[in-house]
Amino acid sequence: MENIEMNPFERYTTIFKALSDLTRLKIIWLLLSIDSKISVSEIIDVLEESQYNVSKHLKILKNSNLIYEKKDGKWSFYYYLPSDDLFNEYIKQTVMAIPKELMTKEIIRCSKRLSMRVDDKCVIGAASDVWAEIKNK
Amino acid sequence: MENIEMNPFERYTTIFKALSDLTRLKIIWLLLSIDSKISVSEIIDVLEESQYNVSKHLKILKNSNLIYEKKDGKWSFYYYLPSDDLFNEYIKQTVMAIPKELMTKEIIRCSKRLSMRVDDKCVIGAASDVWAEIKNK
DNA sequence: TTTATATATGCTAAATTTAGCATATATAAA
DNA sequence: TTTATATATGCTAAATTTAGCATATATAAA
Repeated sequence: MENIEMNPFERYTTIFKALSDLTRLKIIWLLLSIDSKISVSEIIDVLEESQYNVSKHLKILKNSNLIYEKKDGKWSFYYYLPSDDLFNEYIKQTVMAIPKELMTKEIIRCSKRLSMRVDDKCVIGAASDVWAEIKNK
Repeated sequence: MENIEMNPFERYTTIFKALSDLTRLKIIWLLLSIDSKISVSEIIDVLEESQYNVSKHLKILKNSNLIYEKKDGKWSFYYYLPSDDLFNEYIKQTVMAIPKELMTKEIIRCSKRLSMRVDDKCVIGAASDVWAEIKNK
């Protein structure tokens, strides 16, 4: 359904378009930086974006084939997977060339948020107020 | 005027957005592939796009700071210039990873069109019908 | 000077994208 | 089974992008 691409160039413009939005670029940057899968709730808390926005942008990124999704019960985890495609690897390299300093706040929040996992599993949803207590400490 | 960027991330999203259009991606691919400046007329003939479209897309690419413009009389030449910025260089590498096969037609047309220069200067405009005679030979 | 030519740009309508809301869906917990 | 929770998605209005047209601008040629 999602692979009715008329023009072979579309694969490339679709990827560039996926990266042309601030929220999506931050999401991709995060996924490339951490070494694990991350849940929608965690992304919401790290980026301080609304649930609908995060879900929708994740879908666009997924449709560009840059990231993958894995469901686990009621949770959805998203992650980057190294590709044997040269273009995709260069895209990764390019995104990672964005200075880390621009993501300082998000990096801190992310490590805080991921440290709240129990047995390496996300257990706190975005609706929970446990995070609200802790995030600014 | 063009540098009132609020968010430092905008520089990156602007570049990705510039590359998210088929015509612009082809233009950039061309500029990266050839080693010389190329006139608007030549781009029009190589890509078979309308003059307004080419001019407008060139402006968007120029505003993303990926390419430069140099006027010479009534002609405008556009070109890529290697940058000491890592991100821009990775962008170049990424765009060049797009398979040459997708640009076969354009490559042939481009070399034909550039060979019509006299003393290395573009002398034939897009309105001229000299090119129309030759392009399909 | 007038005319031809190369390029840029203002305007418009159609298409696309976006954020935000409300609500649907799916699963786990009670 | 009912309820709570995590995530996805349909709908809408506002914003943005796009192609296409017409026209403006700038320069060279006549």
